[in-house]
Amino acid sequence: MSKAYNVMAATCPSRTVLHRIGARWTVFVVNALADGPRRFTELKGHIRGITPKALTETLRSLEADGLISRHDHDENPPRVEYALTPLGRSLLIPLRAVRLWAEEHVPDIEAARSRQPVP
Amino acid sequence: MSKAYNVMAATCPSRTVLHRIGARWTVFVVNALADGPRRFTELKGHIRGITPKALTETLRSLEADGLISRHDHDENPPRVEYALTPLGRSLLIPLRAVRLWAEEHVPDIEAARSRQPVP
DNA sequence: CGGTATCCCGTCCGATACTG
DNA sequence: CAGTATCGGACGGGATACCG
Repeated sequence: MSKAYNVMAATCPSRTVLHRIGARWTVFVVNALADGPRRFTELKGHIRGITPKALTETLRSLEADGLISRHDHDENPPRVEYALTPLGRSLLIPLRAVRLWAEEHVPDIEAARSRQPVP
Repeated sequence: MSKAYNVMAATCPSRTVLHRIGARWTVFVVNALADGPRRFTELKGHIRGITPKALTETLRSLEADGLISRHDHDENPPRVEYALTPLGRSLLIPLRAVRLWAEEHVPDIEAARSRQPVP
Protein backbone atom coordinates (compact mmCIF):
# COMPACT_ATOMS: atom_id res chain seq x y z
CA MET A 1 0.00 0.00 0.00
CA SER A 2 2.93 2.31 0.50
CA LYS A 3 3.98 2.18 -3.14
CA ALA A 4 0.85 3.68 -4.59
CA TYR A 5 2.87 6.83 -5.27
CA ASN A 6 6.24 7.16 -6.88
CA VAL A 7 8.02 10.48 -6.77
CA MET A 8 9.92 9.74 -9.95
CA ALA A 9 6.81 9.97 -12.09
CA ALA A 10 6.46 13.39 -13.65
CA THR A 11 2.84 13.78 -12.73
CA CYS A 12 3.05 12.39 -9.23
CA PRO A 13 1.36 14.63 -6.66
CA SER A 14 3.94 13.71 -4.07
CA ARG A 15 6.17 16.17 -5.86
CA THR A 16 4.03 19.04 -4.72
CA VAL A 17 4.29 17.67 -1.21
CA LEU A 18 8.05 17.59 -1.45
CA HIS A 19 7.95 21.09 -2.83
CA ARG A 20 6.11 22.32 0.22
CA ILE A 21 8.56 20.57 2.54
CA GLY A 22 11.43 22.07 0.64
CA ALA A 23 10.04 25.58 0.89
CA ARG A 24 12.32 28.11 2.49
CA TRP A 25 10.79 28.20 5.97
CA THR A 26 8.75 25.02 6.38
CA VAL A 27 11.36 23.09 8.30
CA PHE A 28 11.86 25.92 10.74
CA VAL A 29 8.20 26.54 11.42
CA VAL A 30 7.33 22.89 11.90
CA ASN A 31 10.27 22.38 14.19
CA ALA A 32 9.41 25.50 16.13
CA LEU A 33 6.01 24.00 16.88
CA ALA A 34 7.44 20.70 18.04
CA ASP A 35 7.11 21.49 21.74
CA GLY A 36 3.55 22.72 21.64
CA PRO A 37 1.38 25.58 20.41
CA ARG A 38 2.96 28.95 19.75
CA ARG A 39 1.79 32.43 18.93
CA PHE A 40 2.71 34.44 15.89
CA THR A 41 5.17 36.72 17.61
CA GLU A 42 6.71 33.82 19.50
CA LEU A 43 7.41 32.08 16.24
CA LYS A 44 8.77 35.23 14.69
CA GLY A 45 11.12 35.68 17.58
CA HIS A 46 12.21 32.08 17.64
CA ILE A 47 12.91 31.75 13.94
CA ARG A 48 15.55 34.37 13.52
CA GLY A 49 15.47 36.36 10.34
CA ILE A 50 11.99 35.49 9.15
CA THR A 51 9.82 38.41 8.04
CA PRO A 52 6.14 38.64 9.00
CA LYS A 53 5.22 38.19 5.36
CA ALA A 54 7.20 34.98 5.00
CA LEU A 55 5.90 33.66 8.30
CA THR A 56 2.31 34.38 7.36
CA GLU A 57 2.69 32.71 3.99
CA THR A 58 4.33 29.67 5.48
CA LEU A 59 1.68 29.33 8.17
CA ARG A 60 -1.13 29.67 5.63
CA SER A 61 0.41 27.07 3.36
CA LEU A 62 0.95 24.61 6.16
CA GLU A 63 -2.58 25.18 7.36
CA ALA A 64 -3.94 24.61 3.86
CA ASP A 65 -2.11 21.29 3.78
CA GLY A 66 -3.52 20.26 7.13
CA LEU A 67 -0.16 20.25 8.86
CA ILE A 68 -0.92 22.92 11.42
CA SER A 69 -4.05 24.33 12.98
CA ARG A 70 -4.82 27.94 13.77
CA HIS A 71 -6.78 28.81 16.85
CA ASP A 72 -7.99 32.39 17.24
CA HIS A 73 -9.02 32.93 20.86
CA ASP A 74 -10.88 36.02 19.81
CA GLU A 75 -9.75 38.11 22.71
CA ASN A 76 -8.57 41.63 23.04
CA PRO A 77 -5.67 42.09 22.73
CA PRO A 78 -5.62 39.41 20.02
CA ARG A 79 -4.31 35.96 20.78
CA VAL A 80 -3.78 33.38 18.07
CA GLU A 81 -2.11 30.06 18.57
CA TYR A 82 -0.66 27.72 16.02
CA ALA A 83 -0.16 24.04 16.67
CA LEU A 84 0.82 20.94 14.78
CA THR A 85 -1.97 18.63 13.75
CA PRO A 86 -1.43 14.87 14.06
CA LEU A 87 -0.39 14.93 10.42
CA GLY A 88 2.08 17.73 11.13
CA ARG A 89 3.43 15.83 14.09
CA SER A 90 4.04 12.81 11.90
CA LEU A 91 6.09 15.00 9.60
CA LEU A 92 8.20 16.03 12.53
CA ILE A 93 9.92 12.67 12.55
CA PRO A 94 11.44 12.71 9.04
CA LEU A 95 12.09 16.45 9.33
CA ARG A 96 14.02 16.01 12.50
CA ALA A 97 16.19 13.47 10.75
CA VAL A 98 16.91 15.96 8.00
CA ARG A 99 17.61 18.76 10.44
CA LEU A 100 19.97 16.61 12.45
CA TRP A 101 21.75 15.51 9.32
CA ALA A 102 22.18 19.13 8.28
CA GLU A 103 23.51 20.21 11.64
CA GLU A 104 25.76 17.19 11.79
CA HIS A 105 27.31 17.54 8.35
CA VAL A 106 27.77 21.27 8.05
CA PRO A 107 31.55 20.91 8.46
CA ASP A 108 31.80 18.30 5.70
CA ILE A 109 29.83 20.41 3.27
CA GLU A 110 31.63 23.61 4.13
CA ALA A 111 34.91 21.79 3.59
CA ALA A 112 33.73 20.56 0.20
CA ARG A 113 32.59 24.03 -0.77
CA SER A 114 35.88 25.57 0.25
CA ARG A 115 37.70 23.12 -1.99
CA GLN A 116 35.93 24.74 -4.92
CA PRO A 117 37.85 27.24 -7.01
CA VAL A 118 36.49 30.70 -6.31
CA PRO A 119 35.47 32.37 -9.58
CA MET B 1 29.02 17.42 19.84
CA SER B 2 25.92 17.27 17.72
CA LYS B 3 24.56 20.56 19.03
CA ALA B 4 27.35 22.74 17.71
CA TYR B 5 24.90 24.05 15.15
CA ASN B 6 21.37 25.28 15.60
CA VAL B 7 19.23 25.89 12.55
CA MET B 8 17.15 28.49 14.34
CA ALA B 9 20.02 30.96 14.49
CA ALA B 10 19.82 33.44 11.65
CA THR B 11 23.46 33.10 10.70
CA CYS B 12 23.69 29.35 11.05
CA PRO B 13 25.36 27.76 8.02
CA SER B 14 23.14 24.70 8.34
CA ARG B 15 20.48 26.83 6.70
CA THR B 16 22.38 26.79 3.44
CA VAL B 17 22.58 23.04 3.75
CA LEU B 18 18.84 22.81 4.20
CA HIS B 19 18.43 25.12 1.28
CA ARG B 20 20.38 22.79 -0.94
CA ILE B 21 18.35 19.81 0.24
CA GLY B 22 15.18 21.72 -0.43
CA ALA B 23 16.19 22.60 -3.96
CA ARG B 24 13.77 21.51 -6.65
CA TRP B 25 15.57 18.39 -7.87
CA THR B 26 17.99 17.37 -5.14
CA VAL B 27 15.80 14.69 -3.61
CA PHE B 28 15.18 13.09 -6.97
CA VAL B 29 18.79 13.03 -8.09
CA VAL B 30 20.12 11.69 -4.81
CA ASN B 31 17.46 9.02 -4.72
CA ALA B 32 18.12 8.12 -8.34
CA LEU B 33 21.73 7.40 -7.43
CA ALA B 34 20.81 5.21 -4.48
CA ASP B 35 21.38 1.94 -6.33
CA GLY B 36 24.76 2.80 -7.77
CA PRO B 37 26.46 5.02 -10.35
CA ARG B 38 24.45 6.36 -13.24
CA ARG B 39 25.12 8.25 -16.42
CA PHE B 40 23.69 11.61 -17.39
CA THR B 41 21.13 10.27 -19.82
CA GLU B 42 20.14 7.48 -17.47
CA LEU B 43 19.34 10.04 -14.81
CA LYS B 44 17.50 12.22 -17.26
CA GLY B 45 15.35 9.30 -18.29
CA HIS B 46 14.73 8.14 -14.77
CA ILE B 47 13.73 11.51 -13.35
CA ARG B 48 10.75 12.30 -15.49
CA GLY B 49 10.34 15.89 -16.52
CA ILE B 50 13.80 17.19 -15.66
CA THR B 51 15.53 19.28 -18.33
CA PRO B 52 19.22 18.83 -19.13
CA LYS B 53 19.85 22.29 -17.78
CA ALA B 54 18.23 21.57 -14.44
CA LEU B 55 19.96 18.22 -14.22
CA THR B 56 23.36 19.73 -14.93
CA GLU B 57 22.86 22.45 -12.36
CA THR B 58 21.71 20.02 -9.72
CA LEU B 59 24.61 17.67 -10.39
CA ARG B 60 27.14 20.52 -10.22
CA SER B 61 25.70 21.79 -6.98
CA LEU B 62 25.70 18.39 -5.38
CA GLU B 63 29.24 17.82 -6.56
CA ALA B 64 30.32 21.17 -5.13
CA ASP B 65 28.90 20.11 -1.78
CA GLY B 66 30.70 16.79 -1.89
CA LEU B 67 27.54 14.74 -2.09
CA ILE B 68 28.21 13.13 -5.44
CA SER B 69 31.28 12.40 -7.51
CA ARG B 70 31.70 12.77 -11.24
CA HIS B 71 33.82 10.28 -13.13
CA ASP B 72 34.62 11.09 -16.74
CA HIS B 73 35.89 7.92 -18.41
CA ASP B 74 37.29 10.03 -21.20
CA GLU B 75 36.17 7.70 -23.95
CA ASN B 76 34.59 8.24 -27.29
CA PRO B 77 31.64 8.30 -27.37
CA PRO B 78 31.68 10.13 -24.03
CA ARG B 79 30.88 8.25 -20.86
CA VAL B 80 30.43 10.04 -17.57
CA GLU B 81 29.21 8.43 -14.40
CA TYR B 82 27.81 10.05 -11.31
CA ALA B 83 27.82 8.35 -7.94
CA LEU B 84 27.03 9.17 -4.35
CA THR B 85 29.99 9.84 -2.10
CA PRO B 86 29.90 8.44 1.42
CA LEU B 87 28.54 11.79 2.53
CA GLY B 88 25.85 11.60 -0.12
CA ARG B 89 24.99 8.08 0.93
CA SER B 90 24.55 9.24 4.50
CA LEU B 91 22.05 11.82 3.26
CA LEU B 92 20.11 9.05 1.63
CA ILE B 93 18.80 7.89 4.98
CA PRO B 94 16.98 11.05 6.09
CA LEU B 95 15.92 11.74 2.51
CA ARG B 96 14.35 8.35 2.18
CA ALA B 97 12.35 9.04 5.31
CA VAL B 98 11.09 12.27 3.80
CA ARG B 99 10.27 10.65 0.48
CA LEU B 100 8.37 7.83 2.15
CA TRP B 101 6.48 10.29 4.29
CA ALA B 102 5.53 12.27 1.20
CA GLU B 103 4.38 9.19 -0.70
CA GLU B 104 2.53 7.95 2.34
CA HIS B 105 0.65 11.13 3.14
CA VAL B 106 -0.28 12.40 -0.30
CA PRO B 107 -3.92 11.46 0.25
CA ASP B 108 -4.11 13.32 3.57
CA ILE B 109 -2.63 16.47 2.10
CA GLU B 110 -4.74 16.34 -1.03
CA ALA B 111 -7.79 15.93 1.15
CA ALA B 112 -6.78 18.95 3.22
CA ARG B 113 -6.18 21.00 0.10
CA SER B 114 -9.52 20.06 -1.37
CA ARG B 115 -11.21 21.28 1.80
CA GLN B 116 -9.92 24.74 0.94
CA PRO B 117 -12.31 27.20 -0.61
CA VAL B 118 -11.30 27.70 -4.22
CA PRO B 119 -10.86 31.42 -4.86
C1' DC C 1 -0.74 41.54 18.91
C1' DG C 2 -1.22 39.64 14.60
C1' DG C 3 -1.13 40.41 10.83
C1' DT C 4 -1.68 43.30 5.43
C1' DA C 5 -0.08 46.11 1.73
C1' DT C 6 3.35 47.44 -1.54
C1' DC C 7 7.29 47.39 -3.94
C1' DC C 8 10.77 45.20 -6.04
C1' DC C 9 14.55 42.27 -7.03
C1' DG C 10 16.97 38.01 -7.58
C1' DT C 11 16.96 33.28 -8.84
C1' DC C 12 14.99 29.38 -10.11
C1' DC C 13 13.62 26.95 -13.66
C1' DG C 14 11.19 25.54 -18.12
C1' DA C 15 11.50 25.67 -23.25
C1' DT C 16 14.25 25.47 -26.95
C1' DA C 17 18.14 25.19 -29.73
C1' DC C 18 22.73 24.08 -30.49
C1' DT C 19 27.67 21.69 -29.95
C1' DG C 20 32.12 18.89 -29.27
C1' DC D 1 26.36 11.06 -25.27
C1' DA D 2 26.83 14.80 -22.34
C1' DG D 3 26.26 18.58 -22.00
C1' DT D 4 26.08 24.54 -23.15
C1' DA D 5 23.73 28.77 -24.67
C1' DT D 6 20.12 31.86 -24.47
C1' DC D 7 15.86 33.70 -23.30
C1' DG D 8 12.18 34.74 -20.70
C1' DG D 9 8.66 34.35 -17.11
C1' DA D 10 6.88 33.04 -12.70
C1' DC D 11 7.52 33.25 -8.05
C1' DG D 12 9.69 33.35 -3.60
C1' DG D 13 10.86 36.29 -0.51
C1' DG D 14 13.29 40.63 1.64
C1' DA D 15 12.46 45.58 3.20
C1' DT D 16 9.41 48.59 4.81
C1' DA D 17 5.29 50.71 6.17
C1' DC D 18 0.86 50.51 7.78
C1' DC D 19 -3.79 48.73 10.02
C1' DG D 20 -7.75 46.79 13.19
